[in-house]
Amino acid sequence: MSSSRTARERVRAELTREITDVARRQLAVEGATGLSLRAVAREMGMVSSAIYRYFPSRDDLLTALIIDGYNALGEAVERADAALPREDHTGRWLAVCHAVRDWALARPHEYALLYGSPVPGYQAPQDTVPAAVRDTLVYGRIVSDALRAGALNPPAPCPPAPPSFSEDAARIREMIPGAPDDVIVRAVIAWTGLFGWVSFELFGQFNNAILDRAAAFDHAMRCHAQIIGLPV
Amino acid sequence: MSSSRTARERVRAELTREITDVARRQLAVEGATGLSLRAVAREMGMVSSAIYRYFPSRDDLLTALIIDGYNALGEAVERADAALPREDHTGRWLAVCHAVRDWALARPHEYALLYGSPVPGYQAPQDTVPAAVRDTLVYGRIVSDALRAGALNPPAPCPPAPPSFSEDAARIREMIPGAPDDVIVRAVIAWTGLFGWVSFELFGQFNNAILDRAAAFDHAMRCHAQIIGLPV
DNA sequence: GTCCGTCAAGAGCAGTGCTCTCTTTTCTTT
DNA sequence: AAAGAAAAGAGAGCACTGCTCTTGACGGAC
Repeated sequence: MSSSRTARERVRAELTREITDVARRQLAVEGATGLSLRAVAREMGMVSSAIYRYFPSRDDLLTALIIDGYNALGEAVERADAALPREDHTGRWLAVCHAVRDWALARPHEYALLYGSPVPGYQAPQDTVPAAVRDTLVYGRIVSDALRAGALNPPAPCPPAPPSFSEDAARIREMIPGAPDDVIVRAVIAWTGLFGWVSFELFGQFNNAILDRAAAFDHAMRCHAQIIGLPV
Repeated sequence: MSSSRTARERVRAELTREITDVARRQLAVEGATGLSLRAVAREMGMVSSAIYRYFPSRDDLLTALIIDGYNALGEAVERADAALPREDHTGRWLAVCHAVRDWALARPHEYALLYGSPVPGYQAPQDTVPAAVRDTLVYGRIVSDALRAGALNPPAPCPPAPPSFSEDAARIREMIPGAPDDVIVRAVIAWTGLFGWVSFELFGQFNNAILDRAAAFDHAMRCHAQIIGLPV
């Protein structure tokens, strides 16, 4: 019967989840390079080689943690976005910004795993892509909604985009249908600006320079909203 | 005599430099976590314990590499800036942007060491600070020059900054004397935008999205110039 | 009841950062 | 120039890592 097979598979799934949980806790303390399969096994009362029944290599465990991380961040962003009325585009943008920052501050090592330097010798498999774009999709929807509602009034037009940009713009336009090049590039600038800011803050680049990080962040993201063309 | 002491100190300095050189080459290939003291020693025909006469720990070697990296990047930025007439503020900004990106693309692992996730368990000592701000000082001079020349015309005023921002703004104003809060926050936004963009590109966040990276980067940095208020 | 696939356990390999001791080299002082 | 002090190299060793291989036990399928 399949229920018996399911019995085994169930305990397997349970153990797999427990391994990632323990690994995530270790990740939070030691960071990615400090994540040790043997330590995970030790904490679970297993012998180290048993872990390899569940994850063929350390990199595979990392991949699982990365996918989980992207999903957790994406979910936080989705929740923050959904908590506001759809027509409050500026509020949604700011909520997304703070969701990203709060999530990153609460789990700096996990954020570093997603948006910091890639682990050398490791390259993310294609499975991570769907999870990785969840937050970006939310962002695209906000800009898209604002554009459709006519709420997008950039202060001054960008300099003209080079012709070679049109292909990339078309790819991004799938998320923001009907957006002119000007809106597209502003959207990308704000998005990279958000993560650039969070990374600077988390990775210590603001040390000795910006101390009231929360205030500066909020202000900067409001400015970004204005740059996109959202009402402020 | 002091020349004899210098003889020993000279060979010591030479060896120290050779160690960092070999380490930098390894860093370029394997990345920070793959940097191995034993491998460095092997390549130099030394025994591993001898390295510890020059660097008390792996972290100290990393610190030396970080300082060297900041200096190399700072020098590249300074050169790019100095190659243009002082009153060409927009050109200088674009030159700095491209210098940063070119430097990062040529040495991705070194860039990751400076601006990526910090090595866990390692915290940069205060010695790195002077080297770390060389590029920022160049940038501050450009904005400062533009401001003094009256060439800074932001398209629309930012939303008002919160009162708690004034302290941080004052700290940054030391680099850009006389700048109003509005200019300060725009300057920080552009700076984080530059590094956020380069990090996104280098760390794989633009995969499947932006393919003609050079064109998109140049365009985005021109937009940033306009956002700062520089003529485009 | 046998049989086969799954799993835990343990030993072992090659590698790591780092510390200790011992010897050799180099510089300084008498 | 000889003796003493300081610095540098060599090598063994500790505790740790990821990963592989073999061995033995358990459990569901025919």
